[in-house]
Amino acid sequence: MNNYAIGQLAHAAGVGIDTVRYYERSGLLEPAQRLASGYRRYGETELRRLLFIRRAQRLGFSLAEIGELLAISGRRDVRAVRKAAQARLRDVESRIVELQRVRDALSGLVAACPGGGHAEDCPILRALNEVEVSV
Amino acid sequence: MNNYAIGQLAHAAGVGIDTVRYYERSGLLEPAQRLASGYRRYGETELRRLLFIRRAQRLGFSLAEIGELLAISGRRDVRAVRKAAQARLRDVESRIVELQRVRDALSGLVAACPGGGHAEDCPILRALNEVEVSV
DNA sequence: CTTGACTCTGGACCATGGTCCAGGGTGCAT
DNA sequence: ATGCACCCTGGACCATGGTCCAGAGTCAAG
Repeated sequence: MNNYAIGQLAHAAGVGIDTVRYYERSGLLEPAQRLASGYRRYGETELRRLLFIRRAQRLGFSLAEIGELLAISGRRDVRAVRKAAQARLRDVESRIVELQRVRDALSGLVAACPGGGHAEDCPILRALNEVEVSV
Repeated sequence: MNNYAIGQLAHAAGVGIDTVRYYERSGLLEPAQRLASGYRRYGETELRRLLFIRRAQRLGFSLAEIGELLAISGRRDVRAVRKAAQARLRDVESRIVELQRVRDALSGLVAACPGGGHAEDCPILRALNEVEVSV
């Protein structure tokens, strides 16, 4: 049942051993068991939880948020989970909009830049020095 | 010409005094002048530069990246500026794509979530617990 | 029963981007 | 000329998310 030593668990999830211990310190992942020697033993449940943590991180959740998510999901509170996901979604969407503005500003500048000649003719330099670079 | 004491500059840009000094330590923003007393004095140029730093930061550039941009633009090397802007552009574009993937994953989950009922019916919880959430 | 790989703990260290503090010195208005 | 707000420096401290280390103990194969 508890098949994994910490190194095996870490390997299976593609993280470092210290990262696993760090998550434990952070209250996110307890070993299923401890041997008399103090060695940690983990099972499939813990592996799934670890993978969950990594996935949620890739979605942009902080470890603190992930802790909350895990607590919520432990309570099996579907509404709270949905609300958390919606908040994340709003966040991601506004970051996308911001970055799109940057991209448009940058690509406009690059397109207009002659790529040589006088600094005065370079719209990128001008944009950096005038306040108007609207991003 | 050099109208701003550090507190006034900070206020004008909406940042803390310590932040201004931190940028100076980081090599991003030198005062235009120092009084005999050691007091920093800034002018419009520095205010513009500070505002630029903040804008670039909001766009997701690190202070190190901002420093590079400023250095390049200070050399008035049009080609290098253009190259840097192109690199930033590629960077921004790939960040957008990444975030769009995250957004799609999240919005799919939120849309499919009933918002109540059993945890087993909540796709968000399922996605986080099964391996399939592809981001 | 030895050897080599693994694991334990506690704590230090890293980068990033600040934020705060002590113990002074300064600038300016009254 | 005095009071008060402001500024100086150097260094400590914060959160985040790890990463590494020493010195000791353990596990398992041969």
